[in-house]
Amino acid sequence: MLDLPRGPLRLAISINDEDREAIFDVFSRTIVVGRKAMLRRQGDRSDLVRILQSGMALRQKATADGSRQIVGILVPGHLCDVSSLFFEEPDHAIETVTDCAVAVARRDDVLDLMNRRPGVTQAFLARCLADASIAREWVVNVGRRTAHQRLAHILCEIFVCNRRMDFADESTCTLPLTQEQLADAAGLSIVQVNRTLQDLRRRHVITLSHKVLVVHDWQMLCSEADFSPSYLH
Amino acid sequence: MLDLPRGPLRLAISINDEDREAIFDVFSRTIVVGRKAMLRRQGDRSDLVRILQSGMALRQKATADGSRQIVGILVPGHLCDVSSLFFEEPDHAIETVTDCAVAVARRDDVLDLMNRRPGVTQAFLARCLADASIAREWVVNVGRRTAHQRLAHILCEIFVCNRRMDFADESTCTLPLTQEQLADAAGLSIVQVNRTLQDLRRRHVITLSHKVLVVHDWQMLCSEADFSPSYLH
DNA sequence: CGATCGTTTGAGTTTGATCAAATGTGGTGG
DNA sequence: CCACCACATTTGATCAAACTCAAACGATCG
Repeated sequence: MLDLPRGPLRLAISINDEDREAIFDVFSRTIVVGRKAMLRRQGDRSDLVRILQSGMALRQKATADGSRQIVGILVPGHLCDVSSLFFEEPDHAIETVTDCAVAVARRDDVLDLMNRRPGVTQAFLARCLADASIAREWVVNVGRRTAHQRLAHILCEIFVCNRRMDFADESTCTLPLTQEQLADAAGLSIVQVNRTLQDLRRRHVITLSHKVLVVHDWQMLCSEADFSPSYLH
Repeated sequence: MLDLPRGPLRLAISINDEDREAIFDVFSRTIVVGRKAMLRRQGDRSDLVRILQSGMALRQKATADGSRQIVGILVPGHLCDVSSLFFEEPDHAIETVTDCAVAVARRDDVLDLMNRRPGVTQAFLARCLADASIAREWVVNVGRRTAHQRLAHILCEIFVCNRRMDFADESTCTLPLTQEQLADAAGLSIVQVNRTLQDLRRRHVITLSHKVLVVHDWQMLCSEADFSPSYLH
């Protein structure tokens, strides 16, 4: 981990300028974490609150039999640890996919900030509601959709998130996940993911190689996925 | 729907007495809704915020092919519509299972309350974080667990929720869900649910009939389910 | 006493997981 | 540049789990 000079803070919530400045002041330190690093372990107590500034990270939970389920994708601007404000033990782990820059604050400083500025608390609440909404859509995805739909849906979500952060042009974005990670996000086996992706490529809906996703037919991908972006808020 | 005389408000969040009183004042009206009624439709705009007071309700989402996935269970004290404070269209529907009493407030009154009392906003945030945590556990449940584990896990969650509301004695609680609803919660077919329940009964782990769940072997049920209640917060 | 809703059962099919092995890909150091 | 290694992707074969369909049974209620 390295300290970074501070740039403009990325923040995936809508908020007025004063509150934004106040958040900037509290999240004054930015650190850099390498790829495939555990940003947070399941059950590890910590009094830090963090905001992802660059790179990609995954929320994940382990099961008793040793497998894991990815329960969310973090892109720049997302809050990592609001739950540590109220709960002792985080219910899930966060693992970086790529190198990540992370803005950090102490819990007590954030609580103090929230008491001074109700707008900040409301913004956190709005972001948390969006996260809950996304998690519920993920339940639908793994619970009631076919392998094709699940993967297409995950690709749609990642693509839209990248678009919103200006990390994607008309039809291309980076997708740094391995097929194993896609499998753990979709509740499928690696083999299934591999075959499904091949099928999507064969039908010229997407291409995906070397961590680059190209969407050739966005309409097709969306309808295949049963995707509508409103749940992302 | 009928109006009810107001009793003590049920609230599944920890909060100081003053804030609690303030919430009581805003959620002054209580209505009664019949069973199998749509408390809220997916996409239906509304400026109401509601708190379930008695009965059981389900958060659910419909898929393109007409099936549905239940994404959460509401028990007395749970907030139904915090998201309507910030987002126009609810991302999921809420359907009652039994007759329900619901405390109701207008959105603007709640926003006003939150501006007057930061503690209320924080309590809502804490509750929302718990909801998100539960939703993520549900992703794991449908994504990475077997039919047996999924059902056992859902039974565990409902039982613990009932225990916390004092609606369960040592080993018994009401479980008003049909097998079809259990199937839609577990991401399984009705037939699968039926056979799995039979197996749980045959092995004397539980009995479940006439909407009454008896847990004969809580340890067994928990270990079978890979259940640990910390995610409920 | 039908009618409705929920549960149970059986048979056949599909889906997805597992295992094992081959192939491709990118970096590293000699 | 090449050899090598670690990692990721691809492929085939086999098997278990879960789904679908169809039908019958049972409870509950007006």
